[in-house]
Amino acid sequence: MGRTAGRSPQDTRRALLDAAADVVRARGIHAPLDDIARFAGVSKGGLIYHFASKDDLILELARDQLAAFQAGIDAALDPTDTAPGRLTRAYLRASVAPAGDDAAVRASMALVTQLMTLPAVAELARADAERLAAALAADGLPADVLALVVAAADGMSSAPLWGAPTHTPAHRRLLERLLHLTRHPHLWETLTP
Amino acid sequence: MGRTAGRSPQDTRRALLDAAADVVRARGIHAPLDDIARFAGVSKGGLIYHFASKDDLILELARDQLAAFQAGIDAALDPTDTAPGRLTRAYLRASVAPAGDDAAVRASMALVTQLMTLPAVAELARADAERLAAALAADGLPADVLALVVAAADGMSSAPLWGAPTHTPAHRRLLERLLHLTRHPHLWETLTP
DNA sequence: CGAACTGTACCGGCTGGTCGGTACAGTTCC
DNA sequence: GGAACTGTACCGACCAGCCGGTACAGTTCG
Repeated sequence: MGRTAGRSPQDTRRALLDAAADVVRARGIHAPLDDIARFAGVSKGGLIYHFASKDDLILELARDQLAAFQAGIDAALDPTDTAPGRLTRAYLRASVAPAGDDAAVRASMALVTQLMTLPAVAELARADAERLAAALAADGLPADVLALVVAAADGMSSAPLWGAPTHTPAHRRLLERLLHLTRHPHLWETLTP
Repeated sequence: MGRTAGRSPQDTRRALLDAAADVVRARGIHAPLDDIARFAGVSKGGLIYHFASKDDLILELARDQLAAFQAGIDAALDPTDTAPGRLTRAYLRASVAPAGDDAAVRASMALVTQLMTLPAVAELARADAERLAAALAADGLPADVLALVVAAADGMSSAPLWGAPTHTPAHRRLLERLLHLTRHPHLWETLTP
C-alpha cells in the first residue's frame, strides 16, 4: 500500500510532527513510536521512513517548536512601532499570547520541558535562548526594566506548568502595565528603594 | 554483606533519595533503578528493600522536593516582619534564593520537571501550587501587585531552565525593587496607563 | 536472633530499529 | 501504446536489548 489518501509526503511529515507534539505532551518523551505513528494515521515503518530515528524525530520537533515561538514573536512585532523596546513588547505579547492562542503557548511550554530531557535539544534551546537574550539586550531598554519585563513574561507563561490558573483579570492588567512600562521605562526608576 | 559502614537505615533511605534526585536530574526519569542504587552505594535489592517500587521512590522524592521548597519559604520568612505581604516576600526570596543556595534551586526546578512526567506527581504538584496560591492570595497584597511579584519570581527561577544566565546585577536589583514594592504596593498604581 | 542488607538469577513486557515486502506514479524504450 | 523498469512512500512482522520486578540464599552487625 503506497500513498493511501490524497496526502502528499510533506503533509505526512507535518502530520507526524504534529502527532509527536500531541503524544509526547500527553504521555511524555518515552511515548512509543508506534503510538505517534498511529496518531498520525501512519505505521511505525512509515514514520521511520520520514525520520531515521526517534532522536531525529524529537530533534526535528524541537526545531519546529523553537521556530514556531520565534514566528510568534515576529508576528507580534508591531510594524508601526519603531520606539525602543519594540522587540521586548513583541516578546511579551508572544509569551503571554492573545486569548485565542493561549492554550497553544501553554501546551508548547509543557512540550518543550519534555523535549529538554534530550541533551541535544537542551543545547539547541540554550543556544536559542542566548540568541534571543542578545537580541532583547539590544532592544534599547534599560537593563533593569528589561530584566523585570522578561522575568514577568517568563513567569506568566511558565506558571501553568505548575498547574496555576492563567489569564486572570490581574494577568491581563499586568500585561498592559508591563507594555506601558516599556514605553516609559523611566517610571521604573521611581520605585528605587 | 550486610550493613557495610556505620550507616543507619534512615541514612540509607536519605542517601537513596539524594541519589535518585541526582541521577534522575542528570539522566532523566527513566534512569535504571540499578544506577540509582549504585550511586547511593547500595544494591538494587537494597533499594527495593526501602522502596517497594520505582513509582514509590519517585513519589517519595517528589514529596521530598515539595517539602524542601516549602521549607525554603518558611526559612525565608522574616519573624520580625508582620506587615502585609510577608509571605510573598518569603516566596520571592525563596524562589530567587540567596547566592549560596542558588544552584540548588535551579537544580530542583529541573528535577521537578522530570518528576512531573508521572501523573501522580503532577497532581501532587498541582495541589501544592493551589495551596500556595491560596496562601499568597491571603497575604494582604493587592491582586495586581501579587500577580506581578509572583510572575517575576517564577520567571527568575525558571529562566535557568532555558539555559539563560541567572543572578546578574540586574536580577539582584530587581529582587530588591520587588521586595520594596511589596512594602509600598500603592507605588504600582502610579504605573497605570 | 533479626534487621539490613548483598548478589545472582530469572521472567515478562515493552520498545527502537531492521528488513523484506507492497502499491503505485512516473519514466524510458521499443 | 504498452511493457519494463525505477523510485517513492509506506506496511507489518520480527528481533535484540533493556528494565522493572520477583525470588531467594547468604552475610554482617548490633
